[in-house]
Amino acid sequence: MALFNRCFAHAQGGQFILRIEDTDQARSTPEAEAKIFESLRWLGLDWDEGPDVGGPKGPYRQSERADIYSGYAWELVEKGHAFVCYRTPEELDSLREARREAGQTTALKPSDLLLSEDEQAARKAAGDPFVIRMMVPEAEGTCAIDDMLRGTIELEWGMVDAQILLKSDGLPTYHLANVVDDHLMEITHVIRGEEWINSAPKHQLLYEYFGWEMPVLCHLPLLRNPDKSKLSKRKNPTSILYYQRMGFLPEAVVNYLGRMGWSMPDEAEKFTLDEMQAAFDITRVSLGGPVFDVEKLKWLNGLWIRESLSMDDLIRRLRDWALNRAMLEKILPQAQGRIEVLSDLIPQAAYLLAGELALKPEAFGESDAEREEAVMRMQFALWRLEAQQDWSRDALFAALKGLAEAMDLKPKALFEPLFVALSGEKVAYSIPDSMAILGPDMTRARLRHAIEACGGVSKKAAKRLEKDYAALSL
RNA sequence: GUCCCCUUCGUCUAGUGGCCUAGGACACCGCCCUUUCACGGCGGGAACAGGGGUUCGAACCCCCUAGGGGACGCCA
Repeated sequence: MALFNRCFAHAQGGQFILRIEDTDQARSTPEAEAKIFESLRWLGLDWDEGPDVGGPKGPYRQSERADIYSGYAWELVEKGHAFVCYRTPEELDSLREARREAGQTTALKPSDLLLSEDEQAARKAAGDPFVIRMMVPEAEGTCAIDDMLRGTIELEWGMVDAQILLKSDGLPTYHLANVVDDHLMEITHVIRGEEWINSAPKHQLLYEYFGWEMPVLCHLPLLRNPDKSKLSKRKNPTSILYYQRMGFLPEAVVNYLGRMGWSMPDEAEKFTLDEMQAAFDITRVSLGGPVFDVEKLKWLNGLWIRESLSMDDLIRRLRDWALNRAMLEKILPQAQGRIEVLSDLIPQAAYLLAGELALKPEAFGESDAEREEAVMRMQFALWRLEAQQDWSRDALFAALKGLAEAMDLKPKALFEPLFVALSGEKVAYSIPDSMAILGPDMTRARLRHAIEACGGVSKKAAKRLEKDYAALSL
């Protein structure tokens, strides 16, 4: 399943436990979780809570089981498989720098991090923050990892650093949480993205330290952008809900995703989830990273529309998508004061239901300098919006007004390019209202598209923009 | 930079030593159908990254090179 970067198979009774894991508090919000469940529901992937096998549930800090991880971390300290480290971030930087200059890897080993006994005691007495790190082999040699699809992979121990298991805030890192959770939930197969191959030795080591049975590992290729880099939201809409808003059928999306890195034994292009399940064989996964091709997705979606939907079905789909009373109730307050005849409505509001808009760079300004300025405003707005949880009209207005003030701009000046980005025209319904109707995924996608249409942001420019953005007092 | 993974048409893929003068799909081009467009039908161009082995025989096995990607965080 390419939706999430990891899923964990629980083989008992042929059932799967899909665990969506995020130990990082900043990102593990109820909203983010709700979005994932909404995506799953839309795709028609059923799930239930499953059996409680003792593993943790819910966001880590809220969980009454949150402290189990520190217990496991200290257990390793007692066994001599982990140690308490008082090193500061600054010290770590210079240690890495020193290793780099010496031509070594930047992987910090226990011996690099070791403080004198006096220093260790002094920092402890001072109540300095500390982390718990795992012990790792320092001698040369390799670690053999067995992968279901790739056979045995040999990784050098030299690349494996004394990984932090418990952060100074007391929360576990992914590495610890992953191993503990998998064990407690009796996970038998770990299926995750190939970006994890390099940390497999750490995980294997932890299983050994704890004396637990190691699950079977399987690393899948990563979905790519057209330029072959790892699929990113900057170059491709990655939110499932965007495809919903765009008017793709869930069957077609599931079908297409199923074709990424996998094929039916008879090479069928069109198939249902059930058909895929019946024929599924993980060894048919191909290892080259597939490029996500929206054109083919569209073709497949069209195929589903014309072959598998009756007229009644189509009407129902259209109604569920956007042609319904609820949508009219959102649009009409804007439209009523702006139309003279009823037929004005459709052309006026078309941008609220459209997919991708055809934009010309000239729409954002005559000169390069003007367009650059527009790109900056759109990029800042995009970043601000990516942090936005409350997607109501008023909250959006407040957020954008705050941004304009921080940028020392009149709201009107900030909104100017946004009108074009969202509607393709210089005039439209108000920006916050339009955004509220378009929804978060479509709004962000339109902004990204507009930035690209203006020539995009070079890597260098992005760095400068990021710095400027961080300097704003938001 | 170091380590790891990967490499069949532009893209998704079939292919697991002889069935391969490499098959299908998207996209593209042409023709047909058609009052237009789309759909549909027919046809076309288009690939085994390169070089060495192993073998009677290699897209498939081994080695080297190149290219792409990923990882090198108190993110996951």
